[in-house]
Amino acid sequence: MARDSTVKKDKMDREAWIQAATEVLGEEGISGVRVEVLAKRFSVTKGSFYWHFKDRQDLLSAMLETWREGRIKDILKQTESSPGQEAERTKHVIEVYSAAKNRKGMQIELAMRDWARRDAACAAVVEEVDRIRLECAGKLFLASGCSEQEAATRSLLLYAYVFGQSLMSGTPPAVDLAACKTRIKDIISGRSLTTPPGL
Amino acid sequence: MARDSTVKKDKMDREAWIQAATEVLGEEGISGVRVEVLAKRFSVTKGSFYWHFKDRQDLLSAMLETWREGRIKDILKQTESSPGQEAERTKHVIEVYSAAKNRKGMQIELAMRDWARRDAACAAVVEEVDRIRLECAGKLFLASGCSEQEAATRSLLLYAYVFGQSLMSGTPPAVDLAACKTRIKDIISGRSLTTPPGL
DNA sequence: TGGTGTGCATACGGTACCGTATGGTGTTTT
DNA sequence: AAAACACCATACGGTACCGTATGCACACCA
Repeated sequence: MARDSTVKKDKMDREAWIQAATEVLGEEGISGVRVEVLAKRFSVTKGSFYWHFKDRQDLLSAMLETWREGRIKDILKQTESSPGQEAERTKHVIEVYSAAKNRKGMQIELAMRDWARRDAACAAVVEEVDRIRLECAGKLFLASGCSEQEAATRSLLLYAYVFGQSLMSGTPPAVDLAACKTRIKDIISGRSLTTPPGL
Repeated sequence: MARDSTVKKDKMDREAWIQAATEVLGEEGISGVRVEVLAKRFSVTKGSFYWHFKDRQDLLSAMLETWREGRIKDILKQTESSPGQEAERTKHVIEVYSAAKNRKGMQIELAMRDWARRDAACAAVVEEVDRIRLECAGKLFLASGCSEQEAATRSLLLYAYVFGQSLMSGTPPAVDLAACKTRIKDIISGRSLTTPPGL
């Protein structure tokens, strides 16, 4: 059995190093992605690492590129829809993203954004991914009947809320967290809260 | 002139170390808060540090406690309101927080949350702060005429959006960012988007 | 069956930290 | 003025990394 969720068969090839390092990124942050630590975790030595990579930065760049491609491929897949099905797709997308079912993926997402705050190359990748996500989600909202402005607003609100929510997980529910979340999904879909007279 | 925004007069006392270290936390993340690095930055040696602190963990604990007190004091101040002024206060709070005017404070906030993902003590502090913030904001919404459920929903949405938005800053505006933000503030206040027929 | 290349282990020097021990200097106390 | 103390510098041993150099085993190929 592999000592990690990463399949450690025989070869520790380039892709395996990248995938494994990305998992560590999610768990420990970018400062935890160290070659000797990774090597120990996979029961090999640095000799293997420096065979596949020029240096640590080479790994980091590869991780960035792999993540970028994966995220773009994912959003394109999630938001592609056949004509007439846009509203269903939109609801599905809201459901999937606000559920935050993929814990590991979200951990990586957050670690990437923290990394991006101090690394220009990472920031560029995150920005590109965000831009494409907002574009794709915006198109879907647009196809569901929103105006351009509303589509952009909902997309931004959706993603900001999803990321922000994951930053606050761990906080005990105020009244009824599940009910709040359902309500917020409705809001992003367009159903409003009741506006009190004063507001 | 001081070599930092921190006033480096004569004494590098405990409070000065904590404040300075917290700034570094915002800039570099918790892994950047290292005693020799801090010492060099403030033009003293480790001798000073280890006179004021038992070890690095002692500093980290103190930073946590200082941040916790400051955040709680701040939210209490922001959300206290005289009777009849709740609606005004609420709008003001939404305005202040969604504006994210305090860049340095937000950087520290994000660094804290990243730290909390790997440190139980930090996670506990962040959870407590979040809980109090949600309570305070909830009370304000409640006093402005919301139901209990709506107050909780709006508070959660407000904070999640604010943190999420700050995670996405750097992304170029889709259509008109400022317009989107204004719209989102309206949504949190209760004014709805138009619901397209299909959604 | 010697040769060639792949994939990793071992060994080394170097840097950046942590924490301790100890010394020195200025200020306050008696 | 001498003792006591606050505050910091210097010096040291130890660990955890990075990156390089080199050796070694195994596969494949002629």
